[in-house]
Order: sequence, then structure tokens, then C-alpha cells
Amino acid sequence: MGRRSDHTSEELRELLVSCGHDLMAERGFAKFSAREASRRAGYTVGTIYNVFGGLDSYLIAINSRTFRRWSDWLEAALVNAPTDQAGRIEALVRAYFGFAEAHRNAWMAIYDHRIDRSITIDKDDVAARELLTGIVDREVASALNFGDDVEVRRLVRSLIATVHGHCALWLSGSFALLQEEDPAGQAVDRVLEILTHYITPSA
Amino acid sequence: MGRRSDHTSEELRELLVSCGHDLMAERGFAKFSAREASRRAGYTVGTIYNVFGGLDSYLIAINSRTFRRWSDWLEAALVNAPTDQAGRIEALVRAYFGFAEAHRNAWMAIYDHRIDRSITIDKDDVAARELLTGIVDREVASALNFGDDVEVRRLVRSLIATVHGHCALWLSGSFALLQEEDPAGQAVDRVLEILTHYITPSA
DNA sequence: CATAAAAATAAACAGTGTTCAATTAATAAA
DNA sequence: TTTATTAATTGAACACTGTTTATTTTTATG
Repeated sequence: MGRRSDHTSEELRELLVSCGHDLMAERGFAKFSAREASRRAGYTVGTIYNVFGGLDSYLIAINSRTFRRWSDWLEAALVNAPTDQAGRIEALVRAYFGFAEAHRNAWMAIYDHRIDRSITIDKDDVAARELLTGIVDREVASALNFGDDVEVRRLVRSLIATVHGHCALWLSGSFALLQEEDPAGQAVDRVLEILTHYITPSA
Repeated sequence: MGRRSDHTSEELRELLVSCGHDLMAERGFAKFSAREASRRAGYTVGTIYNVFGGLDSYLIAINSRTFRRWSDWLEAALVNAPTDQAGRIEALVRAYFGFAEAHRNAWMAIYDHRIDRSITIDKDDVAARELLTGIVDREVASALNFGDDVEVRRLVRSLIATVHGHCALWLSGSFALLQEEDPAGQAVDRVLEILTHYITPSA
């Protein structure tokens, strides 16, 4: 075959990412196969290399989809969150965990895929990742009665790392959190403990 | 060939773990190959399956070696640590990071290897992992003027998760900590902030 | 020495990522 | 409309994996 009219270039990209994402969700990163993903899309592996240029870019695109869904999930959870500051932060952290648990394989794949510093990441893919940190920036700045300044952003990244650590060790079934029943609760407690050191009275 | 007299069963095990660990350190988990590891040891893949029973057990053995070296590294760092509580905790956290940075690939392999809950982990391998948490248990209990009770142990695992999150995101070059210059310092700050909520005056 | 047991291998299998020449389909030109 | 051109898709090849199994080789035992 050659150029086919059943999919535009945009549709094909979407189709491949969709099939790849589904495969990642059901198999996990270690057992993911680009060959199998393309097979499911009705194409051969070569097409992935044509469309994405290489396996890394394909995986990045798949993970970007996960990032966007994650952000959507957080925003959806915040709609029904309590209005007090601590309650809202707790809702945010629990939603962070909730998404990861509901999409284990896809979520872990984000961190399983190690990207060589040499390769440059697409603008859209960077944006998908910044969407997530942006939400936390906004919420934490609001909880602290602070503007979105550089100090808050630095703290936020550290808080994300804090929550990430709990979530990652939990889902990977690591030694450290094996007997912990409520890792999300622990993460919430730690985050709130940290935040007490930065809270300023509301104006 | 058959049973060879150049290595006892114990020596062979050690040799394979040693070569595997070296290979892991230089290639990282994604590019690790059991075939190559056995080749370097002067044997064929089958031998790994004979000695360890399967790839998972081999990888666990390799990671256990990393755990033991990590514990040694921490103990060594604590020898020269300040004697004040905060200083000692800071030394511990920085040593945690220091080992991970100095042995990136081996350190990350610990978390890259996902172990199915169905397989049972050897007693020695569990011990290697508990060595590490034991050190932190001891240090935190001491810093809090607490005995090594169940509440401290729970908090310690959460603190480990906190530090782990910073370390993992940093070494994986993740979006969240890309522009952070001193992730270890951030982890130290968070841990100390958390600990202020648990400190009781010394007797 | 002969034999049984254990250890190591070689070979086979099914799969992988990656590259590239060949083929096919759509488009533009004649 | 027919032809030439260009772009998309494939298929085949390559060098690897992990895993299993029958076979060989070595050692120790009777």
C-alpha cells in the first residue's frame, strides 16, 4: 500500500496515540510494544516511525495524553471540593492519588519512560505537563494567600515531589509503604504540615 | 560443559550478581541484559536460570546489593555528621541523595524493577531492604526523643516517601524538578518542617 | 572403571526495536 | 485522460531480547 485516504495525517496520529495509550493502560510500560500498538491501529511499525520520527516521541505523545486526562481529573475533583483551604488541598492530593490508582499503568508509564536529555520535547507535550503543575500552582498560591510568585512555584514543585513519592512507592508496591493503609492520607498530612510554615493571615 | 570446578555454587552466585550489578550500573535498567551479564561472567544465560530460578530473582539479588551499599553509605556519612538533631537529619537526607546521584542507574533500577506481588522475596533480600528503613527509624526516633514505636515507624515511611519523591523526580529529569538547583536541600527543608510537628522536648 | 547426578550449554522459539529498499496510492502535470 | 511525481505504507532484514528444553560435559560415588 501507499498513502491511504482512510485517515488524514492528524487522524492517523490520533489513532496511533489512542491505540498506544490503550495498550499501555492494559499492559504497562515493561510489556508495551510499538509493533502491537501499530497492529491494533491497522498499520505496521514503520508508520509509527514515519509519523513520530522515533519510539521516544511516540511514547512522549502517549504520556502527554495521560497528563491531559490527569489534569482534567483534578479540575473535575476540585469542582466538588470543600471551600476551606485545607479541605481543598486535601481534595487535590486525593484526586492526584485517585487518578494514579485508577490508571496505574498509564500513570506509571509517565515515570517509567526515561527521556534522554539530548532529545527535545515538542511544544504541545511540554504544555501538557505544565497544565498539571499549573493547577497546583494556582491552588497552593490561593491557599497561601500569595500571588503566583517564584517562591511559591519552587515550593509547589517540592510539594509535588512529596506527593509523588508517596504515590510512586505505593503503586510500585515498594517495601517502604507496603503496610501503609492510607498513603494518600499520609501525603495529605505531610503537605498540610509543610504548609503551616508558609501560611500568612488572609488580608 | 557441565559442573565446573572453577567456582563453587556460592562463588558463582556472587560472580553473577557482581557482573550483573556492574552492567546495571553502566547501562541502566532499560538496557540491562541478562544474556550480556552472564556472558561477562563467562557463562551462558541458562546458568542464571539455574542459579536464580528466573530473571526476577536475579534482578532482586542485584538490587539487594545496591540496598546494602546504600545502607553502608548512609552509616558512613552519619559517622561524620553534626551532633545536633537537625544537622544529623540533614546529613542523612543528603547522604540519601548522594548515593542515588553517585549510583544513578543502580539506584533507579531498584524502582524500575516492578515485582509481581505473587512472587515471594527471599529472606536475605527482605533483610537488605529493611536495613535501610532501620537506619532511618533509628535516626528519626532519636531526633524526636521517641522510642522506636509504631507511630514513629509510620511517620518514617512517609518521610522516606517524601525524600524519595524529590530524589526520583530529580534523577529521572522529570518536568517537576527541572529547574531546581538543590533538590536535596528542598527535601531537607520539607523533612524538617514536618518534624517540627512531632518534636517533643528532650527529657 | 562404570554409573548416576549435577551443572552448563546450545539450540530453538517467539518476540522486540530499528532501518531501508521496494511498492502502492494519491496528486499534479502533460 | 494518461503520465509523471511525490508521499505514505509496507515487508523484509538485522541484531538483539527472555525463556524453555534436550543434550552434553563434568564431577562424584559405588
